[in-house]
Amino acid sequence: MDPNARVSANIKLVAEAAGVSRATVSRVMNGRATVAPELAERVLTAARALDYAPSQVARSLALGRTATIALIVPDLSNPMFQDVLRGLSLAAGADGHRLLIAESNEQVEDEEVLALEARRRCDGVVLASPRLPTADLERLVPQLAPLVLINRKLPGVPSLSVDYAAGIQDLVAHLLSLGHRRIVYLAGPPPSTSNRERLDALLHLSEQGNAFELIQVACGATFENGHAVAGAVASSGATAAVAYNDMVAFGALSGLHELGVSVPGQISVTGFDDIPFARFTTPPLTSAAVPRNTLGNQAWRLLHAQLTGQGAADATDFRPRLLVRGSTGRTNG
Amino acid sequence: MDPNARVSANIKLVAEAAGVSRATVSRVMNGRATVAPELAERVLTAARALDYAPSQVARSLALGRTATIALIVPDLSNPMFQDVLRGLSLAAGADGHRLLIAESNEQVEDEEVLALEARRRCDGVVLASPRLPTADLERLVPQLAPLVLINRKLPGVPSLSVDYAAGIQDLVAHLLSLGHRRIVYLAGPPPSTSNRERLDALLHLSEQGNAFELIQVACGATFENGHAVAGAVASSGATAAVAYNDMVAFGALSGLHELGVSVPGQISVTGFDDIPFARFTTPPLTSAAVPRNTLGNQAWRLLHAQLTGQGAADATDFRPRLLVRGSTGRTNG
DNA sequence: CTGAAAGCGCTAACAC
DNA sequence: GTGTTAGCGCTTTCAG
Repeated sequence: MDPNARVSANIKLVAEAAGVSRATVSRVMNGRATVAPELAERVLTAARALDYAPSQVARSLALGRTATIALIVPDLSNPMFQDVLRGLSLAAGADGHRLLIAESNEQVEDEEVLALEARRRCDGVVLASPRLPTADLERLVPQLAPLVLINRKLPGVPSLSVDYAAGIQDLVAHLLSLGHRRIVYLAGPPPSTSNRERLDALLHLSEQGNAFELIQVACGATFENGHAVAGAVASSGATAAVAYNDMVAFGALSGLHELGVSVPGQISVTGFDDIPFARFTTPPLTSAAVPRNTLGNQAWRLLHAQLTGQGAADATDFRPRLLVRGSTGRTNG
Repeated sequence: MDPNARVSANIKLVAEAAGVSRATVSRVMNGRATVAPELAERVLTAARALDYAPSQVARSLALGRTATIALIVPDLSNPMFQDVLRGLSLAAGADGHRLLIAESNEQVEDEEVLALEARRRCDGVVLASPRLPTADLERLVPQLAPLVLINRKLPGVPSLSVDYAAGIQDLVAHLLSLGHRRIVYLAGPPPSTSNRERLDALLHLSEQGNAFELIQVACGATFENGHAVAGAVASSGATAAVAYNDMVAFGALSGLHELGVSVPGQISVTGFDDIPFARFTTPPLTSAAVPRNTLGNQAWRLLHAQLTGQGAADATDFRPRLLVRGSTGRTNG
């Protein structure tokens, strides 16, 4: 009993068993029609008997392609990336491609290595919300290509982005239509680009139109962060709160509830992202829905196009969809 | 401008540029100390100049291992699998292994092909809650090994399972201690094994101890399902409801709230799974926490052991942890 | 229609 | 220490 007995049969073994050449086995296994039925039958029988299945690694080396792509995300516990992953997985899978996944766990310094490492074992990469500085990212492009970016734009690289500014604009327009003129922003993590974009949009809107006064409260990205600033929100004098994201909004909702502040009676609250739970809170949360599955799906389209030699390096923006629910109402202020 | 210009340099090119043999380049790239500093320097310089990085595919073929493992799940949108994925990804990543992921999208007939396909490009497989019939699964074991099963047991295969019965037992014990003697079960999807296990545990407990009366209400697995049966729950005469899972419990909570039934004042409600939101509902949900990250983490330990030749085919059961929160209280009935 | 042989890029004995 | 050489398992011209 040799412990090193073949893990699995290889093409040579099958060829010998079937009394044909390896080339013929290869042809049969790949469904080439140019093999005599009798031979094909013999090969298939031998393959079955030996539990033979071609090594995809050897195949990849010979063909120069792996039929595998990689997705690099900062954080797998973030619903945004979970849905991108799912959309990408389904779309690529439907086209016969496998998916390699790497999580940087928000460690910027690991992102580059992970991406390069992954790229070397597959045919292309999708980089979701990379935290890498632009200079580093640009330097990496040639080594990562074919590449698709999500929530990041770079000249010459196909990308898919969420137009956060447009989402904020819709939320603010909604609040203004309800009579709100004093709005407090529960800010996300300062280093985050998406916080930057939301804040810039708010600043722009308030300065430009002079239609409302903007108050900022440093907050964060979690339920706890939102919960912690409920007091500040209540005493801010604002009649509406725009939260960095849904989680923060939930925390605020919960905190306000505990303080006896009624939503939307005394203050309206909006989230951002429309995570699965937004529909189920009391009151249900008004939010801006990011088309997460679509992002994954389209990322595959863009990557697939490059893999088949139809590169089109355009940048697409997805406008979030405003979802008005029970957490916003007319101000009585 | 040859469009087929080398995608990236290979070892031969670097060897020539550095004026050494390919073996030396290989040694340097793998950090073997047995190379003269001067040569190593030349190699590294050449590699840098050519943007050289070893092909992992060729390396895998030569070494006979890929440093990659695969995870097969039925549904990536299920929090259970998301967390298993995350735990596995982090643990395997920390040990320098990549993760290939495949989703069967609940199509039993695809599971086998996906698993086999994945296995051929990596060193081992984790199969999470496979829906495959046992006979098929047993047949596949030799071809998938090294293999780890999650929520499924098979002789000779290392596996990790959640002891749902124990979780139910803890929840019931908790309710009994609060004085509840009439409990309604909001049943999950009938074909689901995990519903079967929970129901069996409940039946066993109620028949065995005679400590409480069990009422069954057909429900489902979603928020909407739970919401829809709130009326039936309220009129059942039960003082406590055990929901199939947290989502159903949330729906019930919401429906009861709308009906003006106070929780836990008039009726106590328990969930199962402790999904991230369970802490954040009003009232927070009493539930049984499934150690999802641990499952992923331990799956890697088990797989890693096999990869390094220390196979131990034991089956571990994880007892869910009872989390008492605000949705359960002493009965006034 | 089938087989022989070269090669994908890398590693690992084995000599020098 | 370093180079030579023979694979790893598969695909693919190119003859026949």
